[in-house]
Amino acid sequence: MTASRTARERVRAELTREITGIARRQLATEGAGGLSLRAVAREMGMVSSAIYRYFPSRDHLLTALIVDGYNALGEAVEQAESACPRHDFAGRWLAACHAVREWAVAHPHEYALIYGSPVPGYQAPQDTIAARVRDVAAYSRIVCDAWGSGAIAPPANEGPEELQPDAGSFRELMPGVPDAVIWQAVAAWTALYGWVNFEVFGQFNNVIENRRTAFEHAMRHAAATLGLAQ
Amino acid sequence: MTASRTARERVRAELTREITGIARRQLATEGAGGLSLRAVAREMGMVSSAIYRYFPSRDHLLTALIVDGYNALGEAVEQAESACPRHDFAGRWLAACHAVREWAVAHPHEYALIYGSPVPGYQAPQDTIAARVRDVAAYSRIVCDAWGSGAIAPPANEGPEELQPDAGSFRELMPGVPDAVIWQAVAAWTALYGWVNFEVFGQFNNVIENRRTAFEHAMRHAAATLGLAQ
DNA sequence: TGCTCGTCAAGAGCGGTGCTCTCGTTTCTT
DNA sequence: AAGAAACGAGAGCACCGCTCTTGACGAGCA
Repeated sequence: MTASRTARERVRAELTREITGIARRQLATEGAGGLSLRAVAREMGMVSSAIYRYFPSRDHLLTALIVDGYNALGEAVEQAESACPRHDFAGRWLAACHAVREWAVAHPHEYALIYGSPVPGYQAPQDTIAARVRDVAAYSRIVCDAWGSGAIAPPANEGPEELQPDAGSFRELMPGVPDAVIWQAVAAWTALYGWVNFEVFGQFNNVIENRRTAFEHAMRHAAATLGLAQ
Repeated sequence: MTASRTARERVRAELTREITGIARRQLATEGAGGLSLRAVAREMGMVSSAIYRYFPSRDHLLTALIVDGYNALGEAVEQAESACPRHDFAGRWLAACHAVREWAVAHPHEYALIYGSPVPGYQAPQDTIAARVRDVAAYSRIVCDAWGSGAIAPPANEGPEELQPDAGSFRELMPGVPDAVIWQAVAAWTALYGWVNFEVFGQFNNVIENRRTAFEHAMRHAAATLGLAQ
């Protein structure tokens, strides 16, 4: 009975997918600021106002691209990490690091959309937060597994006590892990994205050429200070 | 003889300063994408085309703001760091960290301009690179001083040898410091800006509230792994 | 003192943008 | 078959960066 209905909705879904596809290509070449509804419409042979049948505003189209970006990055990390032996925690961490770096270098504008300067006036809707933590959840799983199997030495001090409320969000991602290890994991997390930000945003231009090696060195360093053996 | 000429140039300099001032205010409220030459002209009571007497394009105005931002950030770091006792290396590092964080939080859009996603189509002119390294030079001085006075323990290994060419730019900033320490300093540097990026770009929203304390904890951690005592 | 020439603000205009509204047409539902 | 919903096209609004021309003003020179 819904065959006819799905026929209509199928062409709608098809056009929606085509719009996001063209928009993603434009995003890759022009950047977020250069994403133009009119240009997308022109490339589709439509008139600009017709796009609004599918996306009520430019921001909604941008949101779709952001969610896609979160999922693509999260999936890249999950896939790389899950391909490693479960008990090679340092290897899983390094694989995840290389995955995010390579994805970011390959899709700099999409990366900028999700980890760069927020686009002015844009407010992330609530349904993006599910996809946004996929990568963080992957790192957390590594730390959680490593701690659970005793691969991380218990730290000497417990970390600042006034930070105990702030560790809440991370405790849900890493149940059973003490706060001191959580903060070391956060440090590794910020070190990872700090490096990738620098590289993608051009701070290493004419400074570091052998970036993959330097990155791996830095991430090994981060893993070592986190306490991941090897 | 040039009194009249300087009179002419003085009003020109005055207007130029007024334009950048208004542009900076617009930048602070609207972000880089919302910086509009027409709006600046409107606020000055001029017609838009008159602005082009002073800045040949929107990008040139943006460049002026970027250079100002580099200098403001660099000056904040230099000032905070130089107020500490010369041999309190960890204190100097922490002071520099807090300076950059506080400046970035106070001027998020200007920070985004210089350390966030590059604005599409914009190419930084050559004369900005002098101002851009002011902050990095300040950190490098701390590490250099600390190494020179023996406050940093010589590291066990020398770092990857295939990275030796890439350390060149940093060796100029930290003469006499071995490569292994250089790469640890780079790691601390990326950790610093990784954190600030996360905080300014909203990744810590609804996650970490007591940000100053958490930041200081992370930067102490970074200093410790760098080898700065205390 | 009068003239020339460079500097300047103003205005009109071009092509572009996001977005809204209306108007026929098509397609699905009942 | 009739009504309702979805759809594409088009015109139009206010804004943008940028260019070109025009006329006024003021400094330097004869």
